[in-house]
Amino acid sequence: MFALADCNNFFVSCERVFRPDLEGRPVIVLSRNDGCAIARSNEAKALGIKMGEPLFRIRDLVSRENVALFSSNMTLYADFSRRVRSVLRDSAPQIEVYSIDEAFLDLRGVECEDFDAFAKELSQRCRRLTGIPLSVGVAPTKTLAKIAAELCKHYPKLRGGCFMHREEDIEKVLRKTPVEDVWGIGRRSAPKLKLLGVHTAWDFRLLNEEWVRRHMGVTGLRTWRELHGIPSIGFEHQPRNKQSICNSRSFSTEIYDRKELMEQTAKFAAMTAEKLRSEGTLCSELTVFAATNRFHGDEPQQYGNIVVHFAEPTDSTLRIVRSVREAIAELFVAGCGYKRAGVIASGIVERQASPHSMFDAQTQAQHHRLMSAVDAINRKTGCNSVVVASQGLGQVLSSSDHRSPRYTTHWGELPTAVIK
DNA sequence: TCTGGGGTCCTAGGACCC
DNA sequence: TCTGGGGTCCTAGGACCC
Repeated sequence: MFALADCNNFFVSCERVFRPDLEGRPVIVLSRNDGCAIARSNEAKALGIKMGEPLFRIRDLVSRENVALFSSNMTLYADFSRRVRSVLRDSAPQIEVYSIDEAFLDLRGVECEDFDAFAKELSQRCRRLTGIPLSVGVAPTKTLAKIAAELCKHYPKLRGGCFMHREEDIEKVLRKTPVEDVWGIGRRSAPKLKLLGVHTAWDFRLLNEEWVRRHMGVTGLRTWRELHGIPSIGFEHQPRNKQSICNSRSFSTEIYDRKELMEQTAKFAAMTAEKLRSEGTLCSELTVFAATNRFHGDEPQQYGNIVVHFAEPTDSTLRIVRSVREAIAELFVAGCGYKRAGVIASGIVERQASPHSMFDAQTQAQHHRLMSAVDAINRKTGCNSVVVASQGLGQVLSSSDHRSPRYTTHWGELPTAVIK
């Protein structure tokens, strides 16, 4: 058996831990720049607020229904995520962290008389120890466990836990599950399936295996097999190294100034380098992109991207910032208002496994010592105490007017020193 | 006025090899 | 009339996830 542990309305639930007065009230958490709703309480969902709905389109509803707004506070959510994971680790020999608010538990070989009681107890323990409501689904495959966890959210009498394994139960549930709610069947496939009369997960399960493989590829086939109770999606016991690291933002206002765009992207470059170092990896390739506002069709549109290759894989902020600045200098078009930009590191290798250059070993070692010192200072005094001068001294150009305090972690500071 | 930010994997086709 | 058969690697685009 596999379990899926899924935090209910995770970001909203984190905010409510410190604001119990918001229990029962519609609450939404907004994306960066307070642009869209990215988490909704049950009350907000009941009002018809959709995932990804832009705030400006629901302003009236928000004030009429007294919806509580929060800017996203990722530092807080990451900390709660860590707390929930620690509860899960105490309950199962193996967990696979799937996202900030979900993890699979490998229950193969676990002796358990009553998985239903196990699921319910885990949910209640999580609530008690972290304050976060958790849904736990247990089933013979990951895809079925996802569906079982979803059931918990709709049926409070399940008390947060659901064990789904008998054939007749599975059939009953799949008959009621819309095909688009199945993990692995997305926006593109669902309408096509519906045209063929496939409306529920059960309809999908009844399709011919060869047809599924031909029309939906091996990924579609995996989902089909999983719905049949045949485990076909592997369990990742070790977190794998990332294959890419992306830092990108939409700015609160368009940037027309070249220097300003360079400073903003230099910040993304620095974040990327820091992430690489924290994971003990190097990148050999960097993609830098900048784009105008795609929602303003009447204004000149620009999208530029440049790929930089490093002869020697690197995690040095100095190297990465320099490359990003050169790329921006090349792709910047005067007169365009840039609304979004970012940096993607790829070609990622482990630092330990990476061969050292015969030619600039000394420079690499110097950069490494400098970066270690900077990281140590920033860890100690709050992030961004020491930055590279070309990042500028300001913050990323964004707005978040409804941010809750960092209840459980301390604030980052503005730079107090720069590296020229 | 105002529209998020990360990721992964698969597939088809082209370029190239012997 | 008729034009091999096998392979690899890379890339772009699509589809999916939270």
